[in-house]
Order: sequence, then structure tokens, then C-alpha cells
Amino acid sequence: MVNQSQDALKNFDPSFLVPGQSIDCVIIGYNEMGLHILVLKWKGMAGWILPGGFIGIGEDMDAAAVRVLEERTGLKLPYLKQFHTFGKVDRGNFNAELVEADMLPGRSSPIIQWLTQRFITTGYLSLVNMKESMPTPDFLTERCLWKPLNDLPDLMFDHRQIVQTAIAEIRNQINYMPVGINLLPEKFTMRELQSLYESILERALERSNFQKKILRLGYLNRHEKKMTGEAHKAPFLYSFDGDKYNQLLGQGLGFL
Amino acid sequence: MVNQSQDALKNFDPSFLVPGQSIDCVIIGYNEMGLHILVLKWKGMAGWILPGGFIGIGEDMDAAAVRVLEERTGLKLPYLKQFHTFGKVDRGNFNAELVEADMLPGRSSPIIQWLTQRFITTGYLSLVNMKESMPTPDFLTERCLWKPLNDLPDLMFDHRQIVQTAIAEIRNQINYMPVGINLLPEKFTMRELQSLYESILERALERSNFQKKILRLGYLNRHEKKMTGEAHKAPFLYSFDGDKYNQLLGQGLGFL
DNA sequence: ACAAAAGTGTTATCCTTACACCCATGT
DNA sequence: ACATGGGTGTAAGGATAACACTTTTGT
Repeated sequence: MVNQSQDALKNFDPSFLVPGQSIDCVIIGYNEMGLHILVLKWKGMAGWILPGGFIGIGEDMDAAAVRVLEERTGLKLPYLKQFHTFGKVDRGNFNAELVEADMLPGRSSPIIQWLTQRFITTGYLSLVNMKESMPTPDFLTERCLWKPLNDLPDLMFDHRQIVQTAIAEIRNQINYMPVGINLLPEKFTMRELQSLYESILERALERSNFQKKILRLGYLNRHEKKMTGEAHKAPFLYSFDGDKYNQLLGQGLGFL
Repeated sequence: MVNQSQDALKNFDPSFLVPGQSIDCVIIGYNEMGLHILVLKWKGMAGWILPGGFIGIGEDMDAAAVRVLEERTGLKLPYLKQFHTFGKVDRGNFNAELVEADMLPGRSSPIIQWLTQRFITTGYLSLVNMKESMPTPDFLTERCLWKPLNDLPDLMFDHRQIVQTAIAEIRNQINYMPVGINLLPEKFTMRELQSLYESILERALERSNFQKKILRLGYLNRHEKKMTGEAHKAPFLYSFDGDKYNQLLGQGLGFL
């Protein structure tokens, strides 16, 4: 593992990459504990970062984002959307921290030369099913895992701001983004769908009105009841009617 | 003029610019004929382009956009907002067209070297008062002027798509963008404000309901009547109450 | 029987929409 | 007086929000 990593570092060849331009992915998952973000921890460094990468010569920027996402999660064809490009000079460079951390071989190595240039980064947000994802570290990272949005560790550079911008985007665009169909399992209860919306909007919704509104939109299929063994009425399970869902998504699933 | 231009071309020094990254501005104005876009025509070339530029080493990307806008319009502190980054490999390169047009000195000149690299461009949209703007060509451009959005000339590269993306953004975000206060003159009639909204939304709005809705929001000051000399009731002139307007803008000027 | 949560119903209120009506202006 | 467009009023319909009521489940 260490050898493999060292080899990768020595063999790092930036000559096929677009210089100065990176992408960072805010990969969002959801479970009963709330929204989660996929983060990486760099070897030998204190802070965590978002999964990111660079753009190949001859590679579309969007394709690079798809590639990064697949490499880190194993998921293909995810929901992925560019949301903002961060172009400040002082985004918190690699320079000081990386070199001081003595994590990488020699100041003059190609990878140090590469990493310490100024980067303009484009943020992508992705909505994925946490349980189907397979978080996978790359050669520079020690760990790769889901962290709750409400209890994120310290992130390096401006990555905290990138996350906040992504969350603001999803909140503003909630009626035009396929949050339910991407973040929930195949079958779910109405309560689970409501909790998802409440997690994103960060406010309580009225239960009975939520139920009626969603059902009136008509993109849910009702299935058998879910017998939880608890002492109350069993809720129905629902699934999305993909066609109707996507059709309605285009004109907005009016909410507030 | 020619000498000055040739000097500028010879003296072009890209060593203080961020390579591979450009910005393009969709500068939007409005008059009684509808929405307009500021476009440039390159010397010796058929197509028009959007005002754009590059980012200085040590210059924030947003600052570069402010600089470009001021250089082309003379306007300081405009409304300016990043809306999308275009990262396809094939955005329509300079390569073929520019060299064939024989517009620039020699294939190996610094400026040709610079222009024919792959660029990822970030689009900014700006809302300005057409009558206060002073369209100003730069050393590479022959003309710089306002063209009606409904009758744009052919644009080079992917600039048509950039404009369309910008217009889609303003249409989607109309309730959260200061369109009225930036696109209209100091004083205006209710009909003029309505026509502006109709131009952006590309659909008719009901006159009396528009009036009541706007007035209910309470950010307009009513002034004297505008006597046009026409044979009907004279409309009031209005102006924006900047404080209330900006305050309401934050939470959206609910429309549809 | 009881508690708890799911599902449905009811009501008041607000916003939108469509259209009617009067008002001011110049011919 | 008349045509024209500005300004205001009104009534129907739809959406929302708050809360009441009924149903189902396991103890």
C-alpha cells in the first residue's frame, strides 16, 4: 500500500492535465440520521477535503466530474450538476500546509510543482444513494467516508464554503432537483420522504399537508404496508413513478 | 489606430495571465425595443463575440469580470453575477478560423500561441443601464455595440449558447435579481416595468394584476404624472425605494 | 382499552386570475 | 362626446396552513 502510493507519487505526470483548473465534488447522501457528505482525509494531514480531481487534456470538464465521482464511489451515471466556480486567488493554497506536513517527496517533485500552482475550481454537486456507494480512497488519501453534514470535520482550503454553497443551491432548487429519487431507497414511507425534505429545508413541515400535496402530484406508486412491529398504524411503502417524476420535475414540483 | 493595434499585438505578454481560463460577460441592457446584449466584432473576422478577457496572476476571477465590464462599458460597480462555467473541449477553438483569417501576425507570435490553447470559460451576466453605458472597443476589436437579443448576429464559438444560458438564468431567478433597478432609468411608468418583465419572461402579463402586485410589495415611490401628449389618462412615474427593494429581494419578489 | 402514528377531512385565509368599471387625457 | 389607455374593484377558483377526526397497530 505504501509502496504503491509512493510509486504513484513518483510517477505522477501532469503533462496530460489542464493546468490551474480543478473540480471538487460535493457528494450528498441521506439516511435516517440526515444528510451526509463524502469526504477524504489526506495522508499525514490534519484536515479533510472534498473528493476532487483534475481535467485531462482532451477531456470535457463535465466528464472529469463523472470520472471523479465514479472513482470515489463506484457509482456510474449519477445525478451530477455544476453549481459554482471558485476563483479567488487566496482559496487557501497547498503551499504552506502541504510542504510543512512533509507528506510529499521533495519540494521540486512534479506533484509538488503541480499542487502548489494557483487553482480555479469548479464545484459539482451529486445526489447518491449512500447504501449503494462504495467509498474508495485514492493513492493520496488515507480514508474516504461519509460524514454527517451537521457534524462535518474541519475541511481544508475553502471546502467548507464549497459545501455551504452546494447546500444553498440544493435548497433553492429543491423543486427542480430529483432529491427524492436519488437520495432515498427504492421503497420508502411518506415519513421518510418528509424527513428528507425537512433535512434539506431545515424546517418542519406539516405532516398531513405534506402527504396530500405529494400524493396530489401523482408520481408515487403505493405498495404494501410496512409492518414495523411498532404499536401504531403501519405506513404504506411508496416508490417513484420515474416517468411521471421526471416529467413533472421539468416544470417544478411546487413546494415551500 | 492601425499602428497602435499592431503595437498592442506585438507587445502582448501573457506571462501575467492565468493560462487556459477566460471569462465572458453577457451584458444585458433594455430599452423600449426590448432586451439587448453588448457584443464585439473582431477585426477581419465574420463573427461577433461576447466581451471577455483573461485573469491576471494574483487577480480574483470576479475582479477580472468587473475589470472587463468596466473596460467595455465604462460602468463601475455594476450588477454582476457568475452563472456557469463552460468546460467542453470543443467549444469552437480559435485555431482554424483565426489563422485562416490572417488577422494576426504569424503563427508563432505570443498572442496566437496564447489564443489557440484550450480555454475553459466562466460566464458572468451583468444588468446595466444602456443609456449610461459607453461601449468601448479594445485593441483587438473593430466595433462594440448593443444588439437586440431577438435579432442577434451570428456569434463565434459557443457564445450563442452562453447567451442562452444567461437568459435562462435571469428568467429562472427573476424574483431574486434586481432587474428593474438596474435595467430601467431612474423614473419609469408601470407599463415600462411590465414590458421589461414581459421581455424577460417572454409572455404577456395581465396589466391590472401586475400593477396591484407590484404596488402591494411596496418598494415603489410614486411621483408626478407623465404627460405624454397622448389622448388618454397620463400614467404616474415611479422610482424604486432602494432600501426596501434590496430588503425584499433577499426573500424573493414572488412572481410568476 | 389505550397510546401512538398513519391517513383523511374540514375550514379559514391568502393568492391568483379574469374581467368589469371608472378616471384622465387630447381630439 | 369619444377613443384610448391608466388605475382600481370584485368575484371565482385554487393553493396553503392549521387543526380535527378516523383508522390501524401492538401492548
